Amino acid sequence: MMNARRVTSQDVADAAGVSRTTVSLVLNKVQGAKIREETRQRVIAAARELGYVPDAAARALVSRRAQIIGLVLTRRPDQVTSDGFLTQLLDGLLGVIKQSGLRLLIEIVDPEHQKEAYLELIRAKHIDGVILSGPRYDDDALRTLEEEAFPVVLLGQLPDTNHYSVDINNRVASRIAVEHLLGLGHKEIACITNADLSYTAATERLIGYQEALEAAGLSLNDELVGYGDFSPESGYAAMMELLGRDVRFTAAFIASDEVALGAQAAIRECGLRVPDDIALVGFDDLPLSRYMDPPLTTISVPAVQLARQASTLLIKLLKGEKFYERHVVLKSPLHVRESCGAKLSN
Amino acid sequence: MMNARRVTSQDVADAAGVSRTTVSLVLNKVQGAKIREETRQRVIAAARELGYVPDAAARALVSRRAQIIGLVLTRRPDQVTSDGFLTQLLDGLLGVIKQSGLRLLIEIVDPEHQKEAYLELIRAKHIDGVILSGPRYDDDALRTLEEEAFPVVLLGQLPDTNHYSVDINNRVASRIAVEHLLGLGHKEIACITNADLSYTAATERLIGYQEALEAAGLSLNDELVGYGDFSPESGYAAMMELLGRDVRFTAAFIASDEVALGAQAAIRECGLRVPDDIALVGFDDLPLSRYMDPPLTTISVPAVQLARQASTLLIKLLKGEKFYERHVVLKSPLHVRESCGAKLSN
DNA sequence: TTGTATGCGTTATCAT
DNA sequence: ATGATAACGCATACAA
Repeated sequence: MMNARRVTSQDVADAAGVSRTTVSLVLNKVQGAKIREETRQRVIAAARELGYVPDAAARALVSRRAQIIGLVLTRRPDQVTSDGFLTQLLDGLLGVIKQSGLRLLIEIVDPEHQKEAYLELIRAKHIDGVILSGPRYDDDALRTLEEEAFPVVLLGQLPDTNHYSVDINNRVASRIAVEHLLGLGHKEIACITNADLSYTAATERLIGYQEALEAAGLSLNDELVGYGDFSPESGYAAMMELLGRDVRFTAAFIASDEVALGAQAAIRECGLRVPDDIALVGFDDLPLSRYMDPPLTTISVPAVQLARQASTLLIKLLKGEKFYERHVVLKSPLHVRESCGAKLSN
Repeated sequence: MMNARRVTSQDVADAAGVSRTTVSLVLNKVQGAKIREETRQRVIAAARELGYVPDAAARALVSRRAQIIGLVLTRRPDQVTSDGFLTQLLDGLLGVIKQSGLRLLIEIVDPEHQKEAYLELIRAKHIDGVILSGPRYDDDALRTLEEEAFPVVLLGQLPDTNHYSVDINNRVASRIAVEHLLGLGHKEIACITNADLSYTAATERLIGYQEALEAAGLSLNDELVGYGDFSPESGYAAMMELLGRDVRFTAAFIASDEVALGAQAAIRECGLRVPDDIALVGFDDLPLSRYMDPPLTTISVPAVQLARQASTLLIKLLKGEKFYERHVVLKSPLHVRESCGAKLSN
């Protein structure tokens, strides 16, 4: 059976013997409208009978609402390939967005070439609001959106803007992670970033590392810093490079569990052991981290919660509710497992 | 600066001193239309000047194309939390979809309660086509869509339908995985599924396991079968249960690397070693699998490629191109690493 | 309580 | 080569 012509509200109106207005009033449950119960039922029955579903485009055109939320990711597609943080965000986002009858559109923008490309998505009114994960310092589109007061919630933070944000305190969390290693007696602590430093979170985490060292009277040694890029591969490569350098370290703070996974393998392949030879602290507390060997001590980022709160906030914004708590900060405690071992004896 | 009224094609027309028709003709690069070069330039300049972006809803309404592709996932949000396969799909999908000027909408439908809910998305013309990952036997919506000839590409397969599909041969791949273990001398081989058996891939993989056993003159022992549910946790729990049962096994085929990650940890926590006490073969070859300890031998599923081909195919379908190769099957070779050890001596 | 008329911003069909 | 004008399907102010 081929699908006949689309069924429109006119068809429903005809079938129920009323006007399109009445159909609209009934189906949208408009408050003020007084419809006789009997008519209401007839309309509903006709709509169900005909399998009527309002046309999204027509509705969007007239209501000026697409009923779609955009999740903007500023990276290359290949950088999401092994992103265990993203799937957690999707869990949280999809749950609440669906609950509200909205939908989620994923937009990925290459920060190298077209980092402001998502503005077009907004200009075209394709989406009603944006959740942006992993803001970068060089994102001028975000500043533009602030001027226009377009509904945006950041998963992360961007200095010098006043966007709504839901995040953890990356800097403090990193300090705590590194202080844990310091507390165990480590003096030579390497660091591998979670991403390149144009991402605000990457910079903040690196600063936290530095602050912890300085607070302990140590200073940052560039030779002990490696750079990750979201993936285990990047962690593997960075750790291999660190191990190949002429510097000694007994511990490493790796600002992403995904990256830590690769780093740990590199350590293993060099014939060294975690935590005996090198103690490890990660960041994110991904589902997989508890299953690493040894289980990874890491900063526990409540990713699903962050996503839930961000989307809940955005939805309120879309409804016109004003919020005065612009920056929500969730707790991110250290989750101690076995990758750090015991206190050093010497 | 607050945003003024949206700029419409009328504004551009006025600014360029032409009609809306001309603006549309120029901006959409309509082939047949003969526009004087001078006029063309003036229109383009005006559009750029005013920052004109066509309204998505208006365009969708008249063109009957939303320019959006839907990715349908039939599971609960919490089942995507640690799905390393999904991120690979996103990599492939986002890359080619963006290339074509389309967008990706993610729809998740709880198979328990509303497994046909995504039909509404289609009826509302919210999306132009569907990519469905992980079809289930009980998905009646898919059968309906087939009757309507709505553009659908399956990442996976659904028997008794003729939907376009891009997939691997799950059954044969599983046989190969298990035959690898048999070839190493293992006789008692456990199995943990990747998901519950309503997912066609899960059933196929289990059948492959069974076929391999039977071909080797062994028979399936229900006591040796556990059930996973996408996550490492489920693999951990399933393996713990198997180890607690009164059955012996020297190897296990785990039909998902994500699940295998948890299973491997369970083995370790029971004081056993991989591969010495239990050899392991996984399925998927996720980016993380190479970094497990020991690196996991697994079936290499070209997830990014599957996604690329599926979306490329769907886009062709949307353009009206007909394809006669309805079922694309990609290779999924066994990737041997260290989780199986050497041939058993006894 | 229900119907009529109008507008949303585009594209497409005709004229000119 | 360009411009009027009519859909597209819905929601809503206003009439009845």
